[in-house]
Amino acid sequence: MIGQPVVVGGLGGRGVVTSASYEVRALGVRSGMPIGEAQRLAPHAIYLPVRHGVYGPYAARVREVLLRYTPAVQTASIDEFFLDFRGCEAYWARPGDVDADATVARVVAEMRAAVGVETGLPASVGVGATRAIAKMASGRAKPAGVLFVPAGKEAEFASALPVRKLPGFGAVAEARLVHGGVTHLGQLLQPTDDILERFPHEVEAVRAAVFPEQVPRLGRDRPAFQEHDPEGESQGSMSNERTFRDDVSDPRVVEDQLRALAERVCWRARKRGILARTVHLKMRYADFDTLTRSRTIPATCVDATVAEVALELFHAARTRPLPIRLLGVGLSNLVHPGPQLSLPLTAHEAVCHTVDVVRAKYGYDAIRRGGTR
DNA sequence: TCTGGGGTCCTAGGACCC
DNA sequence: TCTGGGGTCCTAGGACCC
Repeated sequence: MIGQPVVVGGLGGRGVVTSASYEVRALGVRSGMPIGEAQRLAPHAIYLPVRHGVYGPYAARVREVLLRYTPAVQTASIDEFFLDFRGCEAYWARPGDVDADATVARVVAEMRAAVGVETGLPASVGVGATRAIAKMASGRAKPAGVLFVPAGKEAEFASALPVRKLPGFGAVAEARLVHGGVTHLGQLLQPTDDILERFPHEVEAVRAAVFPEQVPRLGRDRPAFQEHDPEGESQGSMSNERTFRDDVSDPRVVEDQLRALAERVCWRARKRGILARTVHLKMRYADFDTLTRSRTIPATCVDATVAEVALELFHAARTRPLPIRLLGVGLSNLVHPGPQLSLPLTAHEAVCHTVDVVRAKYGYDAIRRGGTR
């Protein structure tokens, strides 16, 4: 597939682009774009479905390689890592290196080569004094390059970039800023009195992201980028949602779908050995109007209990006669149960346990609850 | 062209408590 | 009568990220 125009995304009629190769991006295809639009822009591209579960193991192997270079590896997402190299320069220094920067440059080259050899994946690297600088630098380095922002050059580097490039400035912030005449980060780094007055928070955000003075050590600070947590050790919430191929009006179908979603998310919770205190419902009408409701209850991971709450929330929230486009059921306020007293199981818990045993052996779809189609 | 699914974090108001 | 001050929890919505 290397060198080919490839689009990966949900192919079910209402899917969006998850990822697109550079050949297709050149035609204007972007991730998040409806597949239909991508097909209009790139009719001859190769369209592939998302293969859930295939990418995670690659990320784990990349991480193993990176850990050989520094113990401080922060997993930011399935395809992104932050490495804190402070304190490692002396360990990696070699006689040929003229200074610490030379050491870092040489080690980065070695690291990229190792990732390539051991996983077959290309990698882009950005080097800088803060995570935001490093991330923006790696963005500029794509595809498969390296960009080094030397100490003291952070503001100069960032100033030339459009505001949207700063991690944390999304579409809404961009629109506000551009509407106010601010198009590049430099305007926030050296603000006029007028800009400072109109965008004080944005000015502060850019300064905090770009200037290294108060960069705390990785791992101790609140991450500017959420740590991706493949094992779910410290996960704060979990949810399952589904957009229907055709909007649904039949209340029996809606209820079935809610039960199926509750069943799936509870199964995930039980696999992690956690209970949830708060149940969330998400619904989206045919016109895209989206609502969320939640209720806090005694901690549970029993499908029937969560489904019951979800159904109640749904019926209370559904005030419009429109068909439903999306439903979701989520759990939060997750707690690890204390030392298990061996109390007798309720009937619901016993059913959950039996279903889990079958699924552990034969997969999720091996067994289905009565009433969920 | 017609808008996925999985998350995190932040804000803001109201309830409730001392 | 004309109404504190602070803290925590709950709920809803929204921005943002990949």
